[in-house]
Amino acid sequence: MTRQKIEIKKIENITARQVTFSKRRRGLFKKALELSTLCDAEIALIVFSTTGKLYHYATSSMPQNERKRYALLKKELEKKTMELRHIMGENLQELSLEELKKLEKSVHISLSRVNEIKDQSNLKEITFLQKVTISQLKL
Amino acid sequence: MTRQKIEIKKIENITARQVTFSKRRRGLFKKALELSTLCDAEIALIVFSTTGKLYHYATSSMPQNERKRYALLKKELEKKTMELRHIMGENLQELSLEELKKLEKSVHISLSRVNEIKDQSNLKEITFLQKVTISQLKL
DNA sequence: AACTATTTATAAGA
DNA sequence: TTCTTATAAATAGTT
Repeated sequence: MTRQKIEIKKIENITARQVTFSKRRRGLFKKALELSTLCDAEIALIVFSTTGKLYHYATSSMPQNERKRYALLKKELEKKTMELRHIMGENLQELSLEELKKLEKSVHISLSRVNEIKDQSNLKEITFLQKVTISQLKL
Repeated sequence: MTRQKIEIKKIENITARQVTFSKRRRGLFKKALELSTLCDAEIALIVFSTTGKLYHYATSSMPQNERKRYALLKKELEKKTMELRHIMGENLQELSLEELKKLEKSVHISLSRVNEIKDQSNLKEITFLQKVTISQLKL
C-alpha cells in the first residue's frame, strides 16, 4: 500500500509473505482494539498463520472459545425471545410486579414513538388507520 | 485519525459512535480479508455492536458446520432484535404499511392480555399491598 | 451518503 | 527483525 500499490492476492515469496503477515497482523489487532474501545463493541479475532501459529484477541466480555461464543449467542437469542413474548403479552405470569411496571413503561414509550411517526409525511397515508387503532386501545 | 487526531476512548455521543462503528467495522473486515488473502492465513472475526447486531467473517477453511450453525443463529438473533425494536416503536420507518398493520394488531393483542393479567387475583393482592406500602411511606 | 484534509498503515529499501 | 520513508489507505469532521 505504499512505495508501490500492491495487488491483493497471495504473496508467493515466502520471506516477503512472512514480513507482510507480521506487519499487517499487528495492524489488524490494533484496529480491532481501537474499534472495541471507541465503539464499546465486543470483538473476537483469531488469526492462524500458515506456519500454524495462532494469534488471538477478544474483548474481556467476549468468551474465549468457539463453544462459549456459541453459548453466548444462544443465550442472547433466548433472552430476546423471552423479551418478545413478554412484550406480546405472553408468559406475563413469570414477571414480577417490578418487571411488569417496566413493561408498562416500555409500552408507553413505544406508543409515544408511534405518535411521532404519525407526524412524518411518508406515513401520512396510514395516520387514519393509526388513529382508529389507538382510540380502540383507549390509551 | 484525520481532520483531527482522536483519542482512543469510548465515544460518548451515540450518533457519532454509530457512524464511527460503521466506518471502522468496514475497515476492519477489509483488512482481515486482505491479510488472509495476501498471507494465506486463516482468520475468524466476530464483532458485536452495542445494539446487539452481529458481524462475522471467517476464511473458508474455518469448519463448515460451525460457520453454518453460527450464521443461522446470527440471522435469528438479528430478526428478533429488529422485531423487538419495531415493537418498541423504533425504526418504524422501515416498515411497510402491511407490516405496520400487523404490528398494530400485535400491540392490540398484547394490551388485551395485559388487561387479563391485571384482573388476576394474585396481582390484585400485590397491588393492594403496594397501596398500603405507599400510604405508609407517605405518613 | 459524499467529500476532503489529515492521520495512519505499510511496501520497499537499508 | 527493526527502522526509515515515500506513498497508499483509512478515516474524523464536515456538508
